[in-house]
Amino acid sequence: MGGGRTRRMPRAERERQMLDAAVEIIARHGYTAASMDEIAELAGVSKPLVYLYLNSKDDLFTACIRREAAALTEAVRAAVRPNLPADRQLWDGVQAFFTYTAEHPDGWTVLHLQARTHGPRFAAEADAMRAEMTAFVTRLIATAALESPHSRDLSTREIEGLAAALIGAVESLADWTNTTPTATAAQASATLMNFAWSGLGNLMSGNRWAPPGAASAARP
Amino acid sequence: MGGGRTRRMPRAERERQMLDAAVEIIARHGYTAASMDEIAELAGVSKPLVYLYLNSKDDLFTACIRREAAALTEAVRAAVRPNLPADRQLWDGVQAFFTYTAEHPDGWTVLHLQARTHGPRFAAEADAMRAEMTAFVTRLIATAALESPHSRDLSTREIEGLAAALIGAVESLADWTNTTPTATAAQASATLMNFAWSGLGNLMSGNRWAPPGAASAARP
Amino acid sequence: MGGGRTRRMPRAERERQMLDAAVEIIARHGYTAASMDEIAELAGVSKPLVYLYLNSKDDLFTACIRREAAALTEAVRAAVRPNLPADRQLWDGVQAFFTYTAEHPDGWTVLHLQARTHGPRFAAEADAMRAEMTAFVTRLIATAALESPHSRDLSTREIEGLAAALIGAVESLADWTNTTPTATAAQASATLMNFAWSGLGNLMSGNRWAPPGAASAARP
Amino acid sequence: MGGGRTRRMPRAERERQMLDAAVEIIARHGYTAASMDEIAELAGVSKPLVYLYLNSKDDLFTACIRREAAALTEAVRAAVRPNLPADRQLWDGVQAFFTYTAEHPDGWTVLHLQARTHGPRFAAEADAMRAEMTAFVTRLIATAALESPHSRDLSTREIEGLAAALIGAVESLADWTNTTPTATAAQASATLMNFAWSGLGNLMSGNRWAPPGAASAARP
DNA sequence: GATGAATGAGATTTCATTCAT
DNA sequence: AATGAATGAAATCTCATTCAT
Repeated sequence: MGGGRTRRMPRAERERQMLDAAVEIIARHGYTAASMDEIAELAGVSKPLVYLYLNSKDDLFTACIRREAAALTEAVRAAVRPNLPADRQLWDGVQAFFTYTAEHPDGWTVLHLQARTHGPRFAAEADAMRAEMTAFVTRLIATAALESPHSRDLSTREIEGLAAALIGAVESLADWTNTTPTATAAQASATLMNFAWSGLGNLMSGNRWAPPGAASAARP
Repeated sequence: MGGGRTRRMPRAERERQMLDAAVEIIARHGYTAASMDEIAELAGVSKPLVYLYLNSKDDLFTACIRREAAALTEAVRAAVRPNLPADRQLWDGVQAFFTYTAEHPDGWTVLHLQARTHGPRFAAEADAMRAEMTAFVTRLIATAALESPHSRDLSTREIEGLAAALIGAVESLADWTNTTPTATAAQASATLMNFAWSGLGNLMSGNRWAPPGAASAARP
Repeated sequence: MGGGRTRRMPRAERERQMLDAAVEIIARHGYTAASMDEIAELAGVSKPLVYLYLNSKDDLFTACIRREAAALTEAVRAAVRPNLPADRQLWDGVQAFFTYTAEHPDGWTVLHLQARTHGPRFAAEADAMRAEMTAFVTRLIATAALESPHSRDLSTREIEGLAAALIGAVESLADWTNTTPTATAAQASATLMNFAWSGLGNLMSGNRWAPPGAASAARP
Repeated sequence: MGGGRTRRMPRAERERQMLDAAVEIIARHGYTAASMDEIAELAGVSKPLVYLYLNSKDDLFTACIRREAAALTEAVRAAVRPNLPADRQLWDGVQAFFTYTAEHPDGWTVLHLQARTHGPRFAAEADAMRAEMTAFVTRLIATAALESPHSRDLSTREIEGLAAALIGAVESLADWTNTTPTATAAQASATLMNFAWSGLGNLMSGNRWAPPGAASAARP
């Protein structure tokens, strides 16, 4: 049982396998309910080896959160080009976000739910990523506000709130995409842009936000 | 230890105390990390009494979720008057929501985080409430869409997505309000309405959503 | 739940109900697994009343054993007439025994199994009854031996052993009767007499013990 | 407390020690009253190790029953030679039986009392062994009956009853031997054979069953 | 005579973690 | 580099038993 003697393997690869297993198990059962036994078994190694490499259950969880946060952040960063207009940056960013979370649902669960639910030490790790995302969005809004003569009056506090709302909308749509079988990352992106950029009031008046690839401009 | 002999008490009141204690402890440490010992001690009773009344840790948690969900739902329902226009209903609803969650941060944590993180049985309980909220918002959007000749083309699927985004924005702002010391429920409500109803794009152009009490109309 | 206020009742009758309930529950689940809650509920009274009447779980069990032992002993004693020949006394006794145990299977279980399995204090209670039975059988064998010129050489020790064997055969047949759907007390009695009085060797030679009601020859 | 650090040991041996301890404790205090703490301590290991190897208290008990049943059955089987006459087979079998139970009184208690008293799951395990013994005895009686022209008329049902009686006599004598300080397995065997093969009636007439080693035949 | 409210003590079981090899 | 053997500590849950009314 368990597959006999395990093949020798460079440390980095072994560690990756362990983190993969941990992310999967933690996403499925929750951090506290996940047992080191299960994780070691899924990783195909013995428990002492997990301790040798990752030190403790807490450290293992922290490593998972950091790895997943870095990967998601990187995916978004790679997709955004800072020279383009704010709405285009947002569009590119959320599309990358939805694509990544759809392809890595366990990682997303770990970041979005597990990391925030098991004490401040882990929540802080997840908040670091959330703060980065919020900073990105805040910068976007602030930049756009600067260029828009009518709206200098957006206070910092207000921008912060708007950013929080936007991030929340994105997160919720990521969950929605992962839960709704037929929903795609592209649809989620379009919905998000219409919601965030145009607002429900405008949608009611027939004014949609125009996706970047659209032929004619929706905004002069 | 623990304050001597406990006073006799009718069952209903004792049960309430236990749920209060459970919500507080679970919000603080997370469901799995919360121990029945702690909960009983905070409730001022012995562990066996908790089991006698609530049956098991799982049932206790379920009872917490149900009670908190019912209370929050009720607070929102009581604040909304179905005859008023959609944006007014939304305004009233979110204000009640933010007020309630600000006054019951532990309950909100239990509903928003803990209930969704510890297995499908509890997630289902929380989803029931979320579905109710989503249904309310969906109805609002659909109604507004019907009255708005330009926007019949909103598909059901799209409305669903918009509702998810809106709920996510609300949840995120509730967290933000609870985390940001100086933020108030009223501010959060205003931000939400501007974000959701006007959209960022409009804000940039100086078009804000007008709060209901405002003297002159912001929308002709 | 439980039927509301219970009717007042003379103490003796209440106590009987409690013992009835205890015997049934203990036979079903075993002494240690039987809970005072269950017993009180089946008796239709509250737990404190059980304690008021029977004092403790141990005392309750002891009372059960004594009552059941007395009843079984009495049933056998009433059936045996000391003037008749030994085999006739045995026949009458075992028939009463099998009849009683078939009609009170729970009581038999309590005596035969439960009382002997939960520590010396209870085993002693059950042994008292077993000793009485053994004494009866021993007396029977000794008497018969005295009248039988060829067999004075049966030592006391040997008679003791024979009595133990006979009692064991009776007990086993009682179980067999209770377990085998179509078996009757009469059949068990006949089998026992053939086995014990004639012996297997004689049965092989066609010599059966003749039941008392049989006219003349054992089997034409 | 408990004798310091325990020596490392191959799994099989440790498991045997645990079963030894469990049988002893269970025989002494009864299954339900036996605590895993006690068993682990007597086995000289920590409680978790008991769970690691035997899985649960129920499984541990089952393992005890199976091991003891197998050992007793094996002891009897090894002593019986199927070519010899029926009474000789019986003599050899019961002597092995009494010898074994006298040397393993705890195992006998577990099989005879504990296994039958704590619910059907365990009773079934013990019944399996009892059924094997009964089958052996039944076969013996049936064989003897076939060879004995006078006694073909023994019905299957009757043989079953006789087997039950015989088994009960054996069990009771095993108890008697273990309880009576000066009683030996050989005496018990002789008593059993006289009782079962000759019957009390014959004993009264001076006809004894002749033990196999006896010089001349007791049966013409 | 009878009970609802309450608890001290102890049961089984699980888990993160370490040693010796 | 890797693991089988082992444990301290703590979790959930149950039970016999008693007050106060």
